[in-house]
Amino acid sequence: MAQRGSYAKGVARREEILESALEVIGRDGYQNASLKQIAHVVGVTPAALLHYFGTKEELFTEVLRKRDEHDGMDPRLAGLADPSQGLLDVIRHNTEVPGLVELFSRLAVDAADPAHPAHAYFLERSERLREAVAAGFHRDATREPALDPDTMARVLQAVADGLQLQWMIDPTVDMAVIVEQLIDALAPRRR
Amino acid sequence: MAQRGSYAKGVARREEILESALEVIGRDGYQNASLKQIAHVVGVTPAALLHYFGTKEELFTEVLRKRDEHDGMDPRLAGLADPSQGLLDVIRHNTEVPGLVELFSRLAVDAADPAHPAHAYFLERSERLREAVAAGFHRDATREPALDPDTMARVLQAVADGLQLQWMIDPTVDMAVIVEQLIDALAPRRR
DNA sequence: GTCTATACTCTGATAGAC
DNA sequence: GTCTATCAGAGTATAGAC
Repeated sequence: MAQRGSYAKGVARREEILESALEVIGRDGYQNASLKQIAHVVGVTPAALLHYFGTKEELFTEVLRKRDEHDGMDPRLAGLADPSQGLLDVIRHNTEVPGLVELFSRLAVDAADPAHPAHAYFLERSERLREAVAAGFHRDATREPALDPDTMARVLQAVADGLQLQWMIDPTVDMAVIVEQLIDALAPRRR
Repeated sequence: MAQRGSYAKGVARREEILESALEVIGRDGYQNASLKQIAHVVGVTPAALLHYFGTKEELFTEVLRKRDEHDGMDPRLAGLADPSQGLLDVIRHNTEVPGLVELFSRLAVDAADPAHPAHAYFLERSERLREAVAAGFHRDATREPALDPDTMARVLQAVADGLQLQWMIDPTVDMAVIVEQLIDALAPRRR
C-alpha cells in the first residue's frame, strides 16, 4: 500500500530526508535541527518535509525508528548467549552519536503525552527490549540473577537511560563500565 | 548585591512568580507552561517575567532550585540512618507532581549544552546527591554494598532518573518498589 | 503525487515609554 | 522598576503549479 512503482521518487525522497535529518541532528545537535535547516540540507522547502511526515514530531519519531533499524537492535539484544554483551555494545555505540542520544532522550520526555506520535514507539520499544533482556537472562545458565527477570530488565533499561542523562551533562562518565559492574553484582556468574 | 531595602517589591514579585510557576507546572504539566501562560496566572505580561529572570531557561532553572529548597533534598538524603529511605521518600513524593518530573527531565536534556543555565545546576546537584548517598551507605553498618559507594550512588541516581522516564510514559510503573528491590539485592542487610 | 509560495499563529526576546 | 509595543523566528495550514 505504501509504495507502488510510480512512487519511487517519493520513497527515495523520504529516505533522503530521514538520512539528512540523522546527519543534521548528529552534527548540530537536536536544538538547532529546525525544519528549515533539514529542508535546506535536502534542498527543499520546510513544507515539503511536512508533505511526507505531516508534522515535525512524526518526522523525528521516524528518525528514531530508522536508527533502531540501522543498529539492528533486536538481533543484537536477543541472539546472544550472554545477554549483557548486546546491551554493552549498544551503550558503547551510543557514545559515538551524541546527537541521537539527545534526540532519543528529548522525545522520551515529550512522549509522556499520550497524543505524541512517539508515545506508542516508546511503549513498544520498551516492551520489546525488556522481553529480550529477560529472555536472555532466563536462557543464560552461567549467571544467577538476584532479581526476577522482568524487574532486572526494567532496572537495566532505567540505568542505561539514566546514565545517558548523566553522560550528556558530563561526558567523562563511563556508561559501559558502570553497567558492567552492575550486572556482575546483580547477576554474578556461577562457579 | 541582589536585594537592597528598596527592591523589596521586586523581590516579592520574584518569589510570587516562582511559586506560581511551580504551581502551574505541577498541575498542568510542562508543555503548556509557556511564558504567556505563567504570566497570565501571575497577572502580568510575559515581558515582566523576562525582566526578572532574563530568559525562559533561567526562570525554569530557578524553579528547579526552588523545588529542591521546598523538598529539603539535602537533609532528607543526608541525615538518615538508612540512606535508602530518604531516596524512596523523594521518589514517592515525585509521583504526586508529574509536571515537575517532566520539567526536571526536560531540562536535564537541554542542559547537555554547557551554555545552558541549568548545566551548572545539574552538575552540582548530581555531585551533592552522590556524595550524600555514598556517605549514607558508608555510615550504614546494617548493609553490605556489593559495589563501591561512588558507583553505587551513580547507579541509584541513574535508576531513579531512568525510571522517571519509564513512569512518565507508563504511569503503572511502580518506581519505589523497583528501587527498593534493587537496593535490597545490591546492598543486602547483614545478619 | 510532489512540491513551492504564502500566510497565519504562537513562541521567546528586545526597545523604549511611563 | 515595570510593562506596552513590537520583533524575528518557529511550526503549520492551505492553494495551487507542475
